Amino acid sequence: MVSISKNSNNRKLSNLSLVEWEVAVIDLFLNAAQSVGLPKSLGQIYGLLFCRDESLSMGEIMELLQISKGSASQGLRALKQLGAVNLVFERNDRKERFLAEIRLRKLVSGFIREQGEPHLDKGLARLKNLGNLLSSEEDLDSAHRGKCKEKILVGWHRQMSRLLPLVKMIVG
Amino acid sequence: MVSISKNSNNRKLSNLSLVEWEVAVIDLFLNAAQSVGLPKSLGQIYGLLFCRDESLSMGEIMELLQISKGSASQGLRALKQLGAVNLVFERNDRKERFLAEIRLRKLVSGFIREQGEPHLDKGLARLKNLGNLLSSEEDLDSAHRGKCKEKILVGWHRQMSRLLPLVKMIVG
DNA sequence: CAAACAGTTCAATAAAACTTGAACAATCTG
DNA sequence: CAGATTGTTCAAGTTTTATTGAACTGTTTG
Repeated sequence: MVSISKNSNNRKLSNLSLVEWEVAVIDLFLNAAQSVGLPKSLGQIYGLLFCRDESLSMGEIMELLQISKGSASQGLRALKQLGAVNLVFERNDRKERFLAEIRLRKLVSGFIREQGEPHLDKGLARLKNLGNLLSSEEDLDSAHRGKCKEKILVGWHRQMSRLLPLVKMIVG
Repeated sequence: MVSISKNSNNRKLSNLSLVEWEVAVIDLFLNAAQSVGLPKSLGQIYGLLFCRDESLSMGEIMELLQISKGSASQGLRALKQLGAVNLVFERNDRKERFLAEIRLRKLVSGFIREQGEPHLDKGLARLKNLGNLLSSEEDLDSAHRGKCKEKILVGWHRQMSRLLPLVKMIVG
């Protein structure tokens, strides 16, 4: 049952529609998300929260963006992991509400932590595996060539590993 | 007609198969390509060239990786645009041959040029559009909120624009 | 406790991205 | 010039990825 009295905390049951510029901002974030390899819905949700000064619940997000429960739930989870949203709890309200984290430093470091570092770790694992393969390579020429290439890859890996913390500093 | 005599320039018609460590390196690049949002085949092709000291033709690449003509052609074109391969021409041979560019600086700056900068440009265009929308927003509160958000976005855009050249420097 | 509510999960579906291969254009070769 | 060679293009097919919505768990409330 949807009752007025239930709308407890006097929240303006307000902006359940988007204005033109908000649509543009949401679309901007949708595209930005895709640019960096994140799902569209994640960008949309963040974009919506970015537009608003008041926190939104999952239900409001679904309504405003016309997306499914599943997308909203998963998108919000990913945004939490990235540290791109902050949770707001209100007394007498079971729902969790969300606010966009707008400090670029936080956004970038979350992205690096969740996307950059795992890839670097995976790369390191693969390099170790490569080392094993090379130590059991029979053909001496091939083994030598392989070791040269391995050195290059290790060097690249080191440079990339150093780059990420630097990016955090620069943006922060 | 495939003739031996046609194999003009005495090239060892050699390594038309992959050794174990090469497979591992190719797979490593396949994954790396996906990590940064590039097609798999592009990573495979680069990985193969990275392994080899001698240049390869498109035909050899297709044969070694078991990929189609279309993939090879498109992948090589993308690699050229990224500056990730160097072309080698040999006299008495119509085919173009390819060598991997292994200077990280070149690879990174090509990637930034082809992937990073276009996205920033697109973002700037969208920001301009947002500015227009805001100047015709009727609701004063909404307009004010929009302008605050716009300022934030413009700041982010500036920071990101400054970051890319810095990354080039750091890696170079 | 029954009903309403908040939120998660996941199999099925839809959408996006990649790959293929046949048709094509251009160049070389005898 | 006819046929072989090299490479491009793009519509159709395949694979991958994202989204949906129904079923589920756990709370709260009257």
